[in-house]
Amino acid sequence: MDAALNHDALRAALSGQVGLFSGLPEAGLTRALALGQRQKCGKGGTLFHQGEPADAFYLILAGRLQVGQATPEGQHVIIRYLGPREIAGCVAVCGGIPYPATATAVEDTWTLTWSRTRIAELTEPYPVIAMNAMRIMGGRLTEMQQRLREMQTERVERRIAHALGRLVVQAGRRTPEGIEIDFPISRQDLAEMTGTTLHTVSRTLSAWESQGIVLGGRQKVVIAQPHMLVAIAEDLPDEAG
Amino acid sequence: MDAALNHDALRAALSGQVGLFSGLPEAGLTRALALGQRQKCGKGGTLFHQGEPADAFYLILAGRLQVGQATPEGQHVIIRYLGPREIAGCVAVCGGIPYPATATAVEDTWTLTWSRTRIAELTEPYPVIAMNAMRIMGGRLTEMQQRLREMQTERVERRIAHALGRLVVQAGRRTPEGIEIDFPISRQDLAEMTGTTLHTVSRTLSAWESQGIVLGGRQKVVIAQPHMLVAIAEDLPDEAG
DNA sequence: CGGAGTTTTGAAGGACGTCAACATCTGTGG
DNA sequence: CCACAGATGTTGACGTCCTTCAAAACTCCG
Repeated sequence: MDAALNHDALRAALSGQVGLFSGLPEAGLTRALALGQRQKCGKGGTLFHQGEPADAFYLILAGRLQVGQATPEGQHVIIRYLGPREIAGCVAVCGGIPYPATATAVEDTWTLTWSRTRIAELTEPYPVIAMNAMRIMGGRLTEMQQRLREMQTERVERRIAHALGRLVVQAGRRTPEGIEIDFPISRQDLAEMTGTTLHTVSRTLSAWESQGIVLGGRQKVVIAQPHMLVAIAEDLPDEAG
Repeated sequence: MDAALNHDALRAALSGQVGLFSGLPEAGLTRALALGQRQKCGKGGTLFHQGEPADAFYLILAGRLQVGQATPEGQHVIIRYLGPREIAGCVAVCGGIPYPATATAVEDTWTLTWSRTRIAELTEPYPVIAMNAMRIMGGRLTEMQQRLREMQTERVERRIAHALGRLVVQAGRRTPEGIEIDFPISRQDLAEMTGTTLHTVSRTLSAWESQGIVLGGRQKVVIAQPHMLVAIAEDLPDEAG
């Protein structure tokens, strides 16, 4: 892992694959790398807490973050997961507001970190970065609107199918048995993503497993028949014979 | 109404009250007014449809817009309402994506409209506008996250209370009987905002009305005891004796 | 092997959706 | 002014999806 984090490899990896930096000239990339600070957050660690003043902005180099909110009553919901080449903290830093959520690492995570002042130094000469940040925020807002619609109109089973579908796109890894979600995720986590209980998630996954759609495991989900999951998510007529 | 829309009145109204233009120098405001086009959308009319390419950006001068999404199955959810001095279409125009939702006028609505090319002409010399747009989008994203959390963790009654609370802040008007939501809103609308049915909304409002918390009416809601509504929304111990 | 965390499964109950019927209001045209 | 249609709101009865409560099995790790 460390080998991948030397300067040249970093530069190659960032060039053209990071949405935040797309369209940025070489000089800008150099500047961004120079201003950013490499940082490690161990599994289970917290990058920032909900309500804290937002003073840093993170680009994930490797690992996985869970972004969640806690309610005053002590309940917890998961807003999204973030993986390599995605950014965290942009809403708060750009808007000048406290972090609206808490980011914790679900695996060892390496980030490139900029303080708020550094961000200003970057976006001033390279406004394309600000435009990219806006595009990213727009995409997330659109996604949140979709999820709100799902929460309001769909039953639990479809919501779980949709959540898994997003995880497949974002963190799917091909294995002989099917597509595996490439980080540890529990039934409780899925419940907090879909607004239900771990019991219902467990029952649903068990039912799917008996149909051969998924394979379960401890903090593990493998989708054996992705098309069936899509059929459930889109509420298509059952394809089973 | 038309009287309020002449150039000088417009200028006075926009100065310092429109989030999008805060911090903008006089010259920029002049430029913005010159580039924008005044437009009227009659009650029930549609400003833009979900899925259309985003080619315009709207600042509401007067009236009220409903922003909603339709599901493939024909269901409808309301994402938010927008009132005077708020902007519509920013996510799509800034992100270069199709409009993610549909905006319809719930009353006669007047807007100042900029095409996408005009927006570029404005933000280039006045990047503060882009910063403001980003702040606005950040605020909306934060709000959507809160609402998603509500949908996942709260019962229907609390969600309705929260929705009404937001409407009070956004469109509340003092009357002798209490605070009235200042545009026509039906039980069905409230149901589509909170992910429930008009029946449950009706039952809930009836119960509140019998406690004197609200006053109902056709497409009308008046909050007689706002503090009681807050108590319900925050799930505080009942204040009734 | 013990213990904590995770997952599974069963049973019971409730919140809320669905179905149904009726009441009320608004606008239109005769 | 009245009749009528259509939209909106109210209320009751019933069903069910899902939560809650409960207990046990499994897995990982020291």
